[in-house]
Amino acid sequence: MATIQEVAKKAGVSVATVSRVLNNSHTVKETTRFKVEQAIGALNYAPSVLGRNLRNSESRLLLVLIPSISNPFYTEIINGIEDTAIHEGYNIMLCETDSNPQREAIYFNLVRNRMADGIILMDPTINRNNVLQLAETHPIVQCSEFDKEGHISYVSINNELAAYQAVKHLIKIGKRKIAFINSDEKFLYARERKAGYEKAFNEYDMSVEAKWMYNIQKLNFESGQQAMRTLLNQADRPDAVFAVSDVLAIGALKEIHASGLNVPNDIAVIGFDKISFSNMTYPTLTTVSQPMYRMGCISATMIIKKIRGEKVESMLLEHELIIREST
Amino acid sequence: MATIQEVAKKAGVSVATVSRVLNNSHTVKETTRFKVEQAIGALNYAPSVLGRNLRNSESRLLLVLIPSISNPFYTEIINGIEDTAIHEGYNIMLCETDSNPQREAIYFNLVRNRMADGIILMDPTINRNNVLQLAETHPIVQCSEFDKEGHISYVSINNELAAYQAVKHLIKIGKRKIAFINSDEKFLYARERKAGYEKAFNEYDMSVEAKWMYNIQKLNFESGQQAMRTLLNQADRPDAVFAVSDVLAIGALKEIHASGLNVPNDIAVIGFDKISFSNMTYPTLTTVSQPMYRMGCISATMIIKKIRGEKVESMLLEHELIIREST
DNA sequence: CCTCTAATTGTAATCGATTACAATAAATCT
DNA sequence: AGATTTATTGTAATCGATTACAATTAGAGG
Repeated sequence: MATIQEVAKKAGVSVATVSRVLNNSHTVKETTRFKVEQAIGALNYAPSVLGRNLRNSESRLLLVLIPSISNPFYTEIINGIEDTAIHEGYNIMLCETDSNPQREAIYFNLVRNRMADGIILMDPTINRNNVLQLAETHPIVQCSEFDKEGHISYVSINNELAAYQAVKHLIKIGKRKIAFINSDEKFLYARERKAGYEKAFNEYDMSVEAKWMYNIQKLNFESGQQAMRTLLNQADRPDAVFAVSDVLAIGALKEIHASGLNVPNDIAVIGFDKISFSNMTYPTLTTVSQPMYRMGCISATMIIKKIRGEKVESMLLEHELIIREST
Repeated sequence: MATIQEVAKKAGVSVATVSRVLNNSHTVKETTRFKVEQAIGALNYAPSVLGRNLRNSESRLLLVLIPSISNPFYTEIINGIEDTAIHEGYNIMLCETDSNPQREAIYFNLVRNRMADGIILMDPTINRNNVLQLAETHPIVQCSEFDKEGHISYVSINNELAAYQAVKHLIKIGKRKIAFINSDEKFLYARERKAGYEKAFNEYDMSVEAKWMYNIQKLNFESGQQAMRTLLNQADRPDAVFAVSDVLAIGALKEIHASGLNVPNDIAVIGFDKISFSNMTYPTLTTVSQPMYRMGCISATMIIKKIRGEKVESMLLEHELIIREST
């Protein structure tokens, strides 16, 4: 590949002038610019981002850390991030942590090593101290999941309110024995949605029963099935289920179906996230919709501001309860 | 952030020695190594990948281009790529082209600009000439979708055979009016699977009817529904459907259900890819499974070999027909 | 204690760009 | 024309690492 030196020689100018053409500085004469552009074309030259980045000490790369790309919840967020990033001249590196501390270390080092300029963090399971420490010296924003005590900016929704409204909806359609399929409570959203669930129960003087609570380990369909199986095997079976993720709710739906019960008459089901598949289930799934694309855009804007050294403020966006056939 | 110079000064050695410690050269005395490591620790130093990359003229970054991250088909492939890449000391940049030529240009330039060392290409819709031209000078491999005429290495499956077997399976369970929901035939897999479909028809002396073929535009659930709606509205409705993607098949399933027909008795359905959702539908979906994780691993290995200047050979991997409730 | 070889360490060039500052060319003004 | 200002272009330092080669130090042998 050609370098800027070769272009300069071919065009009969200095490297500085070539660089000026590249960065379209207005201080270069039209005829010179033309010569340089000819040379660039002739040599099929493209500037090395390596040299430029070293000089400017930036990489124009954003690290996006997600627990798992297979969860459709993240795809819209990522679209938002990518659109915004490209618009601002950044590219993104999408990295799946798999909640694996070794990967975490690798990816965090990409920022320490200046391979990336900042991190959009969506993986809540990552070692808290590491994150806080990294945030001391490098730009980080949290998206969706965040650390309430920390001082790291975030964009998310009001999970407690959303869960409260979802459960209240179930109560209003006459359900009282409402089961709760939750994630591991190390996740903030899990704790907050649980609080919302309990708040609704308290408001209607219903008692929160441990037997109707189930915490899954892995966020996939099978966990939802497994959870529902356990819940159905009880003497006093629930008449509704609130799952903290559509993926779990769909697994539950499947299991209810397998046991010959009807949704929503026997058991109503409500999920969370409004993933696109949630409209394809039988029956279609009632769910809580989050403004995922916007969350992505906002977190990208936030991290870029942070990289530029500007101040940013955390935000909580609006959610919406989408009532469909399953309730 | 500290630089190698500061570490050298603090440790009382030259930058060369620090570099040697960093790259654990064996020509450094144990006591010196210790001093340097102390300094590194004290300054919380991490080497800048920018400087190193410039010097080594490599980025250790692999570009992975996919049409859309929301298609679950790709997630397993990506896992394979990522695992292999990390193991070989590479990181990946996952990029969604959205089949958008502008994005294509941006991402292709990342290789030209040496921001990435090579490309794993899964987006078939990209301008063919651009790809071939880029492949002249830069490492590219194709995964899943590929260019038969080109000379670019690929890893994929035998789509024609897989489709042939799928359709034959439908014929064997007594179906004769087999509809075909296909993608745009600009895609190789679409053309090949169509060939397989026709081959099965010919073998059983069945005539391929245009009215049972439907080409979708966008690969999502809604397209599958739309396609099925059209197929059902015909006087002579099909008794089976072969869709080239589970996503489409699931949409079709939904539509069949909505029209009150039974799967598989009235209409059998078969998909392609074995995405994880396909086991959550009602009824569960018969589908063709591809070794996606392995495809990912192999394509990563191939591109890394190419980057190192080694020769690589294209491969076709084995597929498998997974028979479930929908047929 | 001195020589000679082997083991360490240091010096300085290099990768490919950007940019402050200096130098030159062109344009404007007396 | 000559002086002065302005527009263009060039020179060389710089970013942070790696590494060939030179220089130094240490160890072995006499």
